Amino acid sequence: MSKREIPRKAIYRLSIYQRCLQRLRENDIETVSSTALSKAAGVKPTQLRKDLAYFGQFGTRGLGYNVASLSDVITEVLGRTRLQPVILAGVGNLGSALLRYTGFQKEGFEITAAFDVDPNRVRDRKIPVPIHPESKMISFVQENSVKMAILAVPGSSGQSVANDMVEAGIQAILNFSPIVLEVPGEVVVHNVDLALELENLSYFTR
Amino acid sequence: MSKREIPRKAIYRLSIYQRCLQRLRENDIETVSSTALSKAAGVKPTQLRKDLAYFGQFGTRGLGYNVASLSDVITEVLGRTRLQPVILAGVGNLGSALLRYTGFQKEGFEITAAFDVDPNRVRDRKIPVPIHPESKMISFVQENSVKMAILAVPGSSGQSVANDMVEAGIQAILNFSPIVLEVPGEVVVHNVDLALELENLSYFTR
DNA sequence: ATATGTGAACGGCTTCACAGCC
DNA sequence: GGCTGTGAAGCCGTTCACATAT
Repeated sequence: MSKREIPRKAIYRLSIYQRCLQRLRENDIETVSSTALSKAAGVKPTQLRKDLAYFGQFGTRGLGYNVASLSDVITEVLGRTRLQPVILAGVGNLGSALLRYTGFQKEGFEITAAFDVDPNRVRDRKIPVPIHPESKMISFVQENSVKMAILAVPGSSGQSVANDMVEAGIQAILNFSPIVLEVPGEVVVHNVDLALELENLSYFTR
Repeated sequence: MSKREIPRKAIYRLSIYQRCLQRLRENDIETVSSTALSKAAGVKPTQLRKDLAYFGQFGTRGLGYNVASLSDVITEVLGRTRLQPVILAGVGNLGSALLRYTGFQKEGFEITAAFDVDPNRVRDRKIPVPIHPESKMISFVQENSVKMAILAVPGSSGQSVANDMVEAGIQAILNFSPIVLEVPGEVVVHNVDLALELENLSYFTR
């Protein structure tokens, strides 16, 4: 069963399930049914079971799922068993906030280095990560075998920085720049476009 | 043709088209074909035409679309003709960055007020928006008929703040809290879960 | 009795093919 | 010839119904 034939949305939901399972684990709950877990995750029970079925059978009929072992399975599937290093390019407003954001560490990621055209630009709060000049990015990525990157530069330089990332060997980019990135097919890009999300939401207000 | 039968994804893409059109406008380009515009937006030409077809016929066969008038049509459809006021709850790392983020103004939104449990908390840079105590949120929303809100509080207080938003009359929430919000069906929630996005991306690195 | 696993039906979005118009 | 508009076909993900296991 190849990776490519599993729906992206299913993969995304695995992360949601994972988070719910962690909360159950903290509360020392050992077993959970697809109905209960799916409700916590905001999806339908059948969908949860279908999602898990892409990877195997992990439940016990009549009983449900073992919280700990299901969590381990998902961790394994998502490839987060060992911490993935991540770099960030563009230490402006948003980039700074992302560097200080504690949610990443909590989920097992560490932003190991940041890059900016002006590493010495005045920034207010202490940022817990070294900021290097952008020209050092390619060599850093190669020397440390970094596979994931966060792109938080202005739209005007987004494509060129992304090109550098690809050249250096980055395989997945979380893109906050408000542009459509062109990258080779083997590089995965997820776009988080804040202004677009707002604009889109406004459609749903009467 | 009711709003509900138009795919959400199509609405989302309208925002992308809009942004591309603005760039064309700035460059004084008067006409654009579906092929050219769709390429800039990262979609297929047929999809662009289908998306527009939900709302009417705006092109000229053999020629293409008038950039200015198509842009106006999309603006009208998205309901962004007049500036939509937006409030933000939770002025922490991420909330502060969002308040300073210039991308929103550029797309025609203004965050008119921010709310936090501790409005006097030490924050580094000058934030260009008044920060009120969270207890004032409901009355502010009602008095100013605010319809959109950004939720950037920690997960632990996310649901209760969302409840206040709903009670006050907020119709659309852009949710940055890492939780599944429960809201009435008529309230639209879009989730932006940064840690989840990273975790999800890691699946695509070999 | 209760809950999972899954083939089949369903629904919705995307793509195709081509008719219609400039 | 070039490009839009659109019914039809295709595809993919979700939901259903129920067989299966404890």
